[in-house]
Amino acid sequence: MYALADCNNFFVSCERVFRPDLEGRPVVVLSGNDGCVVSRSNEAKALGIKMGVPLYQIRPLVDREGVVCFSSNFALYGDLSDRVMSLIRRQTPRFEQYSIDECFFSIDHIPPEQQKTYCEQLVRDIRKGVGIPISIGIATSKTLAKVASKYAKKYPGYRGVCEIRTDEQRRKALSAFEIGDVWGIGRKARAKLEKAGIRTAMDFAERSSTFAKNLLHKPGLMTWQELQGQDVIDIRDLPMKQTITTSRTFAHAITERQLLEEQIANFCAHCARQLRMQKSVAKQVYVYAHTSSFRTDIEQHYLQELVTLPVATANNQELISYALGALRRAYRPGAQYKKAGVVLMKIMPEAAVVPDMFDTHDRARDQRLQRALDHIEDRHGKRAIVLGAQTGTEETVYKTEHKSRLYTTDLREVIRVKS
DNA sequence: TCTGGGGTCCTAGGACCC
DNA sequence: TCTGGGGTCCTAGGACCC
Repeated sequence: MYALADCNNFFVSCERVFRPDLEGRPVVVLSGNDGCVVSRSNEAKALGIKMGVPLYQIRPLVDREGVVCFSSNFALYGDLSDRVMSLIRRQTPRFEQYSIDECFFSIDHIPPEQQKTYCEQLVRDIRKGVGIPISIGIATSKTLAKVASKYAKKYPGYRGVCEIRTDEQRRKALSAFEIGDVWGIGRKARAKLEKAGIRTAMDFAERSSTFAKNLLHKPGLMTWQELQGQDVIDIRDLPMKQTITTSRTFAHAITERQLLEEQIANFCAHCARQLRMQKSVAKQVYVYAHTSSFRTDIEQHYLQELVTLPVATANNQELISYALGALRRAYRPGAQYKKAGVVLMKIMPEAAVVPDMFDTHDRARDQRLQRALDHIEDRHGKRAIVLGAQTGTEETVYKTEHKSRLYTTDLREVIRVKS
């Protein structure tokens, strides 16, 4: 049996850990630049606030109902996620983190008749120990476990845990479950299925496997099998990320090349830091920037440039110099760049680097310098030391008006919270 | 005026090989 | 006029996830 633990309204719940006065009130967390709603409390959902809606579109409702808004605070969410995950991880022989707020874990070491009570205790422990409410779904496949967790979340009577164990339970659960809410069925697949007269997960499960395969190909067939209770989807905990991205939408469009260069340098440094943290190197750097796709009154422009390095590296100076070279080649004067990003690709373990016979770099020296820079940043905080190319400050290009404090990751705040 | 960010997997089609 | 067949590898784009 699989268990799926899912944190309820995760980002909002994180904010509430340090603001218990917000229990029972409508709360939302916003995306970058305070643009869209990305997490909602149950009260906010009850007001009809939809996932992903731009804040400006619901401004009157927010003001009238006193909805509390937070800018996203990923340092906080990441830290609380680690606490939840480590509490679960230590209880189970098999554990796979799926996202910042979800994990699958095995409960086969618990006798079947005790599995539900066991998970109920886990829900209470995490609420008490970390302050985050979670829901757990139990079933023989990951997709069914996801279905079960949705029921656990929706109906308080389950006390946070729902299991799909018998075929009768499976049929009942799937019959009341909209097809578009099934894990793996997105917008396109949903439209196709509805056209074929399928409305619920059970409607889909009752069709043949050939039907699923023909209409939705391999991923659709796997979802179909999972709905029968077969365990076919493998969530691999990849040892390394295959691509690393940093991208931002700016509060106001950037036209000045210098400003854009500073941002690209920062994105690149951020990616490279993650690259080094997983002890890997990248052979390709992809740089892009584009105008706002929502603007119909200006000419759209999409800048993109892919650079392949002679030798894979994780060195900031080197990666940034290639990224800026790419940007300079593709930059168009006068374009109003609203969003930009850097992607590191062709990632491999640092031990697998193939040296270039004609390489003139003193790589050992570069690496010592990079280590020293990382060390300074670890000790003295983010941006304590940066390259000259990274001089741009975040305040000038982003908007975060509602950011909560770094309750758990900034030492001064930790002391403040504890006192 | 204002509209997020970071990933993975699959597939079709092209290039290339014999 | 009529122009093979089978394989691999790579890439771009689509779909999906949270």
